[in-house]
Amino acid sequence: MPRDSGSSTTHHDERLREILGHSARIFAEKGFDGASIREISRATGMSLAGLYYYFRTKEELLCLIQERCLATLLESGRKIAASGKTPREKVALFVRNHLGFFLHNMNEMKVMSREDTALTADYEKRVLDLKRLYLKVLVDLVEELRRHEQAGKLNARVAALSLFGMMNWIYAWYRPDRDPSLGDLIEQMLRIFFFGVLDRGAEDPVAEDGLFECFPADRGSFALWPGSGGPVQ
Amino acid sequence: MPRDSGSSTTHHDERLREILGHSARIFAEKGFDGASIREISRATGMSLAGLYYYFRTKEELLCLIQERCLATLLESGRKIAASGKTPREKVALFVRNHLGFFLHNMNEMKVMSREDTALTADYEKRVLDLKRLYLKVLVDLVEELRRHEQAGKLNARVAALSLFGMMNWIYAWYRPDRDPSLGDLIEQMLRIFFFGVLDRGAEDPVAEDGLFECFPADRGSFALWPGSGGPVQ
DNA sequence: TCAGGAATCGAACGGACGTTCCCATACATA
DNA sequence: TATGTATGGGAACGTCCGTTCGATTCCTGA
Repeated sequence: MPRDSGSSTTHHDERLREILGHSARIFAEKGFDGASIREISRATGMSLAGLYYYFRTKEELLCLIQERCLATLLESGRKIAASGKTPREKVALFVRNHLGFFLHNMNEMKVMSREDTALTADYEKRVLDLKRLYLKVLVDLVEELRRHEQAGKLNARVAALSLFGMMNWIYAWYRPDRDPSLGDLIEQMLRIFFFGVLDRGAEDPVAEDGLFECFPADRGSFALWPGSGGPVQ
Repeated sequence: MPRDSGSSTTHHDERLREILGHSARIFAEKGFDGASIREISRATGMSLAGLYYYFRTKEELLCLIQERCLATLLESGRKIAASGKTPREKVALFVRNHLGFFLHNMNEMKVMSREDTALTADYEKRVLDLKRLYLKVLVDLVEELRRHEQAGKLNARVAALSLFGMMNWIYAWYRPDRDPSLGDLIEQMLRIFFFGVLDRGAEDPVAEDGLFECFPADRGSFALWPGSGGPVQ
């Protein structure tokens, strides 16, 4: 059994991170049930039994991937909610943060979007609780926005989930060589969410100085905005 | 081998439809790879070998489910595009049609949204071609809308795919007992897409007389609008 | 130098899977 | 009533799966 003491933990954590990275890629490619531990074994260069030193079951492996993403997102989301900005700025920051993380951790987020019923019992509850908390952050922000801007009879839950839908669907279609850059994509989605496609004005969703850095992400840190990030793999 | 002649075809088609319905439900619950032919056998009350009279492989089964949905959606989408309405009305009708079909065929659409990489080779191509055609209908409608309403620097592809994201994400969160009715949900998404959440006006997305009936859907026909449809299973 | 935990491996187990072989029945038509 | 096709089933085949067992190697600290 692994212990958490001193420098050995560093090696252990680093190895686990490697395993989670390969696993996320394979889960994203073939789906959780379609992927096999043997493929992960091949990708990581470790034996089957060697892998099981780092997790108890395949399900826990999936749970770890999702938990790490959600913990990062939840923490940065809460930072944004607690910042002193205007509601509109906060929603914009939330979107930029979520999409930036999504596009830089496409495999993990694809897995999280698709494998929402693969977990059971305890693992399911752990992930579901985080998802609910993360959703609540955005719902509260939208509700705050509604009150602050006297937006009409808006259902904050529907609006928040529509926004998540827009963002979380990206994995199914985004191709860096054909579609707008990360930065442009984010701004276009923000514009649709705030003003709709029929907006004719030139008003910017939020002032440019609303940049925010709430990473490191799961795979190394990066400044989300501006700069449109590094190459999306 | 099955032949297509006379009244025996009716029985054959009806049986196949039953099998596809049960399969879609099981695929939606457990995912394509997580579901087994034996479960479908149990659900339909047929033997393993008996099932294989109706399809060649499990993959073909998934392909049939997706093809049938997409054929229905594509046909109704093209009818809408060819109608003499205004661009705004046509987009609204497209959304109502897609969402109405989605919510009345939740299992099939959930399968279509999630299992986008489960098919290979020929099956993949057949479904992908239909998907591309269906997407093109909406992209063209949005482009038409952009020109007609002088909407700003809108990327029609990004807008159309954002809209699809909103709609296709519903399966992950919609609960009839907690969320708005089908009709309200459709109108709220339409409002967000057209005017954004910051819209303060009371303008309706389109006139109410823009109703359109483009079903029957896969499981019996229904009038999509108005009436908010039957109970969502 | 060496004890002991950390990390890893080869090999196997039991089970579930998609698929097929071969045979039985139902039924329409001649 | 005979006959061929449509429709269905029992039982098995070969394969791959998640997981585990027992043993080995690596590495740190005293």
